[in-house]
Amino acid sequence: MLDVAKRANVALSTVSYALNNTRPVSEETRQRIFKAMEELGYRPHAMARGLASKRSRIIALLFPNPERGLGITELEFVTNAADTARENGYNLVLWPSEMHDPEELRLFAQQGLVDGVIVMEVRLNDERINLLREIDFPFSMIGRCADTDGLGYADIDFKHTMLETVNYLAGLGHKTIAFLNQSQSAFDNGYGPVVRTEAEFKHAIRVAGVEGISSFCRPAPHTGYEVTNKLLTECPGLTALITMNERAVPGIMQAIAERDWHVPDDFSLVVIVSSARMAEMMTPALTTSDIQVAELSRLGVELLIQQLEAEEHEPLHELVACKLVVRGSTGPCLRVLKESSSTPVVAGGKIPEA
Amino acid sequence: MLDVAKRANVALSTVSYALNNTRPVSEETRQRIFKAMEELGYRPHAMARGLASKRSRIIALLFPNPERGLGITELEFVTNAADTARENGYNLVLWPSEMHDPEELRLFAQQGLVDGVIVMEVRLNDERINLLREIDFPFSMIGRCADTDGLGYADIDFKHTMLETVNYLAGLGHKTIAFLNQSQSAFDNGYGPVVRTEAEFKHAIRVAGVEGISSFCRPAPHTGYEVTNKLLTECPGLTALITMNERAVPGIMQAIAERDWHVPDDFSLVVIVSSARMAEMMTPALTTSDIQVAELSRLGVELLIQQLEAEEHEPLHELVACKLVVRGSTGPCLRVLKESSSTPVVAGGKIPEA
DNA sequence: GCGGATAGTCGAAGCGCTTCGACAATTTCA
DNA sequence: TGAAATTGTCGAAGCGCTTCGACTATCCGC
Repeated sequence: MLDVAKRANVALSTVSYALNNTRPVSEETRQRIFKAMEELGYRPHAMARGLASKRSRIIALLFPNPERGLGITELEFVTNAADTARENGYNLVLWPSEMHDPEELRLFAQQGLVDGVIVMEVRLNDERINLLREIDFPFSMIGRCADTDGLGYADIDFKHTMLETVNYLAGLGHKTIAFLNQSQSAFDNGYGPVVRTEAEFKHAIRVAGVEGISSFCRPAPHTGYEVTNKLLTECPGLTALITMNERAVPGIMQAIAERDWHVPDDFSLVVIVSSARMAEMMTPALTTSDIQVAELSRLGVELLIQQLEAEEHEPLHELVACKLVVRGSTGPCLRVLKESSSTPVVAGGKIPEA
Repeated sequence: MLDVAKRANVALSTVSYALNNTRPVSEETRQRIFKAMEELGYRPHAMARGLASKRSRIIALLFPNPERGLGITELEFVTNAADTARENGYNLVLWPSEMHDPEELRLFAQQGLVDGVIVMEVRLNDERINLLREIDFPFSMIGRCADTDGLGYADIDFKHTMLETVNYLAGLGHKTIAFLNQSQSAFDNGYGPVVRTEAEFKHAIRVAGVEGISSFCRPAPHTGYEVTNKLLTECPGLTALITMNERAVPGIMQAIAERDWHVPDDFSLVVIVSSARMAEMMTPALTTSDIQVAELSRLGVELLIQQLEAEEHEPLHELVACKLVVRGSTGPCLRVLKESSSTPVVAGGKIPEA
């Protein structure tokens, strides 16, 4: 840097000012400086910069443990976060699951390596959040805790997602709809998506004026199979099922197939908080409500950076609804229509009084 | 740090020595120093350390673009890499796809932020590798380029993976086996897995003494469907198919189902370089040869760190075979056995001469 | 009992930047 | 027309560590 300064006939500090726009530099001088940098192949040293300015321009992503995790499993999420960070001149480091122990987290936060952290898979009462608040360390959340007062977060709009899905099915003529959530234990642990979808499902069926039944289910094909069978037995009028449990889907499909029902003519299935990747794995391709992974990760990063750069920050939050993509696993239930004494089918799936 | 030194009645430098074990410190003094650190809640500052020591203890993962990517799509890979890095006292930063442009890469490498980089999705002739070699920047690879001389890498053992799979199918009695690879363009671009599996398939069928046919296929259900139909038409004796193309699988299954064939009794399918997650999405659960994601990422990180820490490094490399997990999509082909005039089935699937 | 290792410690000089206060030169406004 | 504000630049003081050379005290072998 000194070499650059000499070559451009300016002081060391002027080079710094030109580089960071932190004090006015005449256009002429600036040109000379950049020319010198170019010629010398000069690259500012990130660590030195960080040490002097007390801002590393590194942010951390506090990562869910994929075994324990229930939510976003898409690699895309991480890639996108890194991209967004870079667009804003930041680097993204990954803080793995072991660091979710509050003491470890405190240790790393106080090392001064990162300017802020993005917390994923936030629970309603999350000790990591409590800690970060306590030591006043900048952070944003993907998901959100119960008390979001003064906090920045990006989360899925579960209300809208659920309403759209239930309304869509009701519009096809389904009168009884089941919701197959994730596990009971996730609910008990206050895992946001599980708690919120459970509530929003109940709300949505009320709004849509249909019957609804919901059930928890551990994330595995065989539990999906069992729970679906249980629901189908308990609730013979069931013609459509919504699930947020991707791993249970093969079991759900199997339970339906074993009744010699055909999807979508005899039974409709929609997977919410899912992805196109998942949808295309099944035949027929599933109607899904896709999590907007790119949007969420982008927002999570931007919210944090906003906080870091603004003086007085009004911490923002954003809700992003999943996007319903209709594919081959949903439609009017022909089976019920047939069973109810071959009355002609009318648009919208409504059956005229006999 | 000065406070710590004062409180422990030693010089600043002694604290540093105690902290890094870089010069001998008497046990007694060490105790005093650590006690003082504890009491003052002292945390060494990562940036200052990095600046002074010229080692940031940060490594970068040069990330594939998930849209363009053909290989590892598991989030687990990244998590594991971050875990391994942390276990060795390193932080892992993500360098997104935009940085794969060699000029960008050079820029970032020379910023001094990271000590080394792990390159994923390496092509046989990869300009990123060429650049890193040229500027003599430490790196390791997941996958490998053509000329691996003096380079550290961790890659899938395609030879073993393919041999094991083909032998397994041959052992079940299959006489004609198809291999459905990824796309032709990936092959033309010199993407390692595609090139290597193509060669190893040919080698493996020769070793196993069976007939083999292979075909490229773009990664989508409908192309899987088309290519499978083509193979089935061209090659009527086909009873088993190996694929490395996960996204084509639903199409493959559909083509089989449309012939009223049942998996595995009429046709066997195995997906190589895949995962349990994928396998469980289908009914029946697929026999897969699972990519050892955790192992690969661990090795990639360790290989790099070894290079960074050792003086004279004999760059190591490791090949990790995929692990064959037999599930419900493979078995002896009963259809062929029946068709060839009800001769009794003998163990191993061999049909005695009539 | 003496030369030479070795253990244990100290002070000071950086690492490559940012930033503060100062100052000259120029512009602005009453 | 002069005081005040603004623009553009400089020198120097750190940021919080590591590391080098030097120094003292102890220990070994012969």
